[in-house]
Amino acid sequence: MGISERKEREKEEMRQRILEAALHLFRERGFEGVSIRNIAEAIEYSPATIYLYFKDKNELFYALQFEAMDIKRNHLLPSAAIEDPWERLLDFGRRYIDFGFKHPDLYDLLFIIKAPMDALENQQCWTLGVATHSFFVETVQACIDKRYFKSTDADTIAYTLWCHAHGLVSLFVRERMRMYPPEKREVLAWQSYEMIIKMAQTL
Amino acid sequence: MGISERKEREKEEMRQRILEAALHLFRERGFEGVSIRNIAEAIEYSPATIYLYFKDKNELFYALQFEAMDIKRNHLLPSAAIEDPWERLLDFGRRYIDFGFKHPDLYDLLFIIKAPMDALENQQCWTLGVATHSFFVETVQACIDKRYFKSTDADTIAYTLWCHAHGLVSLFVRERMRMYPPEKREVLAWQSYEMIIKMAQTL
Amino acid sequence: MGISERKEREKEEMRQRILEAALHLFRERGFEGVSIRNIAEAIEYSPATIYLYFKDKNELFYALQFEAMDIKRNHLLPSAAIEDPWERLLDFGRRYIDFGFKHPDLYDLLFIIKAPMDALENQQCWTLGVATHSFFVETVQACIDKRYFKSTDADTIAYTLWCHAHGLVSLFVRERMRMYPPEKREVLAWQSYEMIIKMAQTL
Amino acid sequence: MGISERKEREKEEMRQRILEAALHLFRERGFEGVSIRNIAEAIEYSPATIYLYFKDKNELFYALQFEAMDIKRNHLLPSAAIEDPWERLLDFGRRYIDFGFKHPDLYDLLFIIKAPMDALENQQCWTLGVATHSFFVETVQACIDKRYFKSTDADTIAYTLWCHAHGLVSLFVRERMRMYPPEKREVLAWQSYEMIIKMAQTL
DNA sequence: CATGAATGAGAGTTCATTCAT
DNA sequence: GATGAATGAACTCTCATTCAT
Repeated sequence: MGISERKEREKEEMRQRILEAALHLFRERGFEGVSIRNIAEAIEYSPATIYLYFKDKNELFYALQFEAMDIKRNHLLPSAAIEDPWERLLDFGRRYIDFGFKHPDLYDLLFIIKAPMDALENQQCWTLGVATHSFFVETVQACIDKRYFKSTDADTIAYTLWCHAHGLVSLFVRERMRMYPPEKREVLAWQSYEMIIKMAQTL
Repeated sequence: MGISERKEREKEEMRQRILEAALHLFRERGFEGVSIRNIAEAIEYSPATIYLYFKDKNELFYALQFEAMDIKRNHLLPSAAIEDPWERLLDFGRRYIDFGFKHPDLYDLLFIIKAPMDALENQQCWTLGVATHSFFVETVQACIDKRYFKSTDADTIAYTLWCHAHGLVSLFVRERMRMYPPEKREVLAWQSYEMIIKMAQTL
Repeated sequence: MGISERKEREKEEMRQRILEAALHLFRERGFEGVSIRNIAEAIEYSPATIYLYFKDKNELFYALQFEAMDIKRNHLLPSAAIEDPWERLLDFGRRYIDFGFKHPDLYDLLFIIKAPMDALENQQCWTLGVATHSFFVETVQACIDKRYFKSTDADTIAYTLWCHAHGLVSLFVRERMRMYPPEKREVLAWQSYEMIIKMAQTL
Repeated sequence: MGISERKEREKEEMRQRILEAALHLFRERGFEGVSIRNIAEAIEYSPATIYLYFKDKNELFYALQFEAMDIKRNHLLPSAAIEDPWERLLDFGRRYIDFGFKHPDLYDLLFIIKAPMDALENQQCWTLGVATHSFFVETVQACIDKRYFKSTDADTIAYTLWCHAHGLVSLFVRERMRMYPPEKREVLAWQSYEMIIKMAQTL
């Protein structure tokens, strides 16, 4: 029993090692720019070995996206426990942006990278994503119900906040904040978050 | 002298033909999907010819970025003529988003793509970009001066609006709006723009 | 002793299972289309297991050829019981062709495939083959003795009939009968067999 | 003019060099057994070069088949000039077999090799083939008309003779005449041809 | 006995790039 | 100025095979 357990563990560890290596590379060079060979080299295994753990490049990518989605979910999860919808919304946004700054690789993978998102195969991943999105919209709706917003269009409010947060993170992740000195960048981002929250309050 | 002038002119025309073809192609097939061969075929020249006008694929890429920047500038330019800063701001934002929807690949090229932006070679391009950004911030400042905003932090206001617009366009460009039905996507985007403007007004 | 006997028996059974699976597969997908992996999957063992029973793919191939030869022998065997040499000859030819139509891949394996027939390893197989051939020639000789043929050159008669039958089957097996409509092919083959028999009679 | 002509010639020569190398290899190792790399090595060029002359492996193969068909046609052509259908038939058969013995590679390629014969792409080739076949059947018909055969079934007669000749050549080409001493093989073949002709006469 | 894990070699194919002409 | 010919390097992926366990 101990043996098969250990083997299972080792197998899982190997999968993880591949995923990690792939993650770095995908982030650095984009989906098309990464080759199975690159990944194999990075972990010092032969290319063929990758295929023992993942059917093909796509499946590897999907697994990665799924993982990223999972990590993100866990990052945001604590928000769900907050009762007051407005506080929940604030915390959620903060955590979303924080996730982006702490895991630019993963954020990139989930929300920016251009890749075969034929979706079907990746259903699990996007099921999770859609669920999170729904949770977000529901929180906005709860805020509306409690009159935190004057507007009653939950969809548009949620989308607007998302646009801001996504823009904020992705300008950072894809290094389009050159005109701001490096040390100011994160500060500015959080100021902006506060600003949009204040703006939203008066909505 | 007339001869060398003509030659220069012809050379420039050829460069333009290449860039146009490249732009066209890569609008259709995405950046990674275009090869030097493709471009050569499109203009009915041999691949080798491309190299007479551009040192390598990177340089072509930089030139393309510059081109994109120029197109974008022209797309936004009319705003500059509007006297009232608030109206100018509104129009500018509208045009920025409109540019993103009309030229998703150029937008991608300018604001999303991860590529050897070793900058040096691309200075011209980013000079233009920084100029546009400054113009934007100045407009915000003008709005502040005319008390269109209560807040006086032009940088943060500008950045916040930019985040929203960029997030909005890039979610669209990189196809992260799957949870909304296709026909609703653009509508939602414009609603969101109106919303953030309204929000900003009360700032 | 009983134990080692049982082990031997089990080993032989496994060998058979592998051969059967290989035969089955390669009947379906042609010889080149089958990989050790395929075979292993079919018998639900690991690829490595195959190598416990066969040194390499070649040896498996040889065993398969032997198997095919055996099947063919059994297919033709009933002829041997026919007393009258002419009737025996007729039946033999009919069975030879029938074998080709019923087991095109085995026929291919035996009489068409180009493969490392370095022979040595495959002696057993060809011993069988030569025996069958001899039996055929002897039958022709018996027909000569009984004046079924005017010609007395048993070798040439046998070879001529074999050429016809082999050509007939192999044009079919290797799909060179395109100019005849599919449903006519087998009919034509049997008509041709009748014709050559009639021709031979007058020889 | 001289230059472009020379270039054309050189290009054609290169094509020929590739085809020749490929021919040998295909014959020795079968379609599946030959790789573009092999061919490239044989002519001491890089694999990519092959693709300048042939779209892919299939097209190379088709070109080869077409060539083979052409050579065969020329080999058989002189027969067409013979007026008397019976003499023409005899000569045609002799030439067919002779072609097989003289160009086993080509015969193999045309009538034995298993390969993607998706036909469509190879129309030209098989147009030629079918034409030759028709010519053969017509000659048989002419013999019937002139009472060289008692049977009036031109199709079956033609097919029967073809089976014999094809079997004869392909047993030789694919080395299935091991039971006959090497020096007897060709002799036996021609004896067999004479025999079937004699048989056919009495048909 | 059986296998999971691993791999070197090689498949077909495409690409950016060079260079003699 | 333009190009046809060529190529090295890279791509994804499969295969036969080995070996420690």
